[in-house]
Amino acid sequence: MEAAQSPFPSAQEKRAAREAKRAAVLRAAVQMFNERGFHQTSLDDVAARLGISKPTIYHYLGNKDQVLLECVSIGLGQLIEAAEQSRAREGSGADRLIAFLVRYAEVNMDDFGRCVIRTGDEALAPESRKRFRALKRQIDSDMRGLIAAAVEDGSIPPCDVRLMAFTLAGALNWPARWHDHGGALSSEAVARQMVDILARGFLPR
Amino acid sequence: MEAAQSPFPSAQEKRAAREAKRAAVLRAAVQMFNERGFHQTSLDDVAARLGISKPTIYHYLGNKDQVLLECVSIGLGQLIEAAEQSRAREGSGADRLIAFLVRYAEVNMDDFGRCVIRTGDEALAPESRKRFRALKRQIDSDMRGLIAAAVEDGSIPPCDVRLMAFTLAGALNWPARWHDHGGALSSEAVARQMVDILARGFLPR
DNA sequence: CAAGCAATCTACTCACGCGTAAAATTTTCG
DNA sequence: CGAAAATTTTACGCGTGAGTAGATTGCTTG
Repeated sequence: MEAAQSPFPSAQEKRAAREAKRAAVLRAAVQMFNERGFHQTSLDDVAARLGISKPTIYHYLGNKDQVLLECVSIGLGQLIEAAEQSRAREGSGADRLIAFLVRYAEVNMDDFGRCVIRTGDEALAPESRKRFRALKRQIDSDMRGLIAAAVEDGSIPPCDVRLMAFTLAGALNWPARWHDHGGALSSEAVARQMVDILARGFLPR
Repeated sequence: MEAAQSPFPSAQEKRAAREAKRAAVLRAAVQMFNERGFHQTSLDDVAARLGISKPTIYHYLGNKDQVLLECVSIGLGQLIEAAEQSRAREGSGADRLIAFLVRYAEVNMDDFGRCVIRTGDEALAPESRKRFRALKRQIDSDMRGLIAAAVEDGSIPPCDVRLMAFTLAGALNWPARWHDHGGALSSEAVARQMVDILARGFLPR
């Protein structure tokens, strides 16, 4: 614990405190969604886990649909960020692609990333679903772009980009279902080894 | 329509008719589960689609949990059957593995197979969940067995069997989420092309 | 100090959907 | 035919969980 600040929080601190509470709600919610599933988790459950009451959640997030949308948006945001960082990297197209894939896999084993994979579109209300799908299209497009760029610069042989993207994404999505954070393999190790297996398939011989 | 049988059905025909009705309920249910999601599909919806009433469904299947369990059991049954047939096949271990993978992917794009992938364990009641998990463990074990056999007979190089199985399964599960039966690519084509991509990764160079 | 705003709670409403009771209809068969 | 078994329906009970109303407390600020 830090030394006591002034007991009179600034507007900045005020906003930060509010943001922290909002984040705490999302964290608790996403963990419970991942454990029990979205429909098996009531907002009363989430509130109880945090030692607060349900209306408090409604104070920070409009409704359950919003909670879920926020969770998957965070996860997808991390993936989109990973794509940006990979594109900015130096090296061949294949290098950038591989760096992205490793990070992609890691995110999918994290709380918010797992939620993205485990959440079916149907769980969201129509408007939220549109947003969810748009974000997913975005990372799909990013992945295809990275693959195409690697083909372009000759660091991997030509292939059906669309199907390659689906294959790679599918393989690296799946740990969201089985990987156990308490298990023997760290998510980093799993990510790296799976990408190794996949890279053997698309790198030139 | 066939010419009229005797209007007095035999006990055999009786049982078959009942079985056909039961199957029709499951077919309708699984399709709606895949379209809208399990929790967004009420048994009243399913009944309406069939032009019957909800208690009729309860007459053929005990409850909603049973309906879902039956659906995923059918899908998993098809996968287990595929494993058996592949093992009985001639050729190298790699040949048998590839044949299995193609069939595995195809099943996962079919009604019941898709349901297996899209259904999270949490959706099922505790007892059904156990059964579901046991069946999934079974095909996982089958897949690992086929990989190990291929390594054994030297038709593919050594690898981490567990992680290879997860990688292959993940990639070939994913079409359950995106493949559209109305789309340009048939499920057979998708299966074959994805397995080609993956096989480049594990076959010897 | 009083008005106002933020945060939180208790206590409710309300719809939905699972599952069932019990009756009606049809089929089977002695 | 008439009794019993199978099939299917109408009509309901009932729990659960999303979302809300309104009160309470405490802090901020004119």
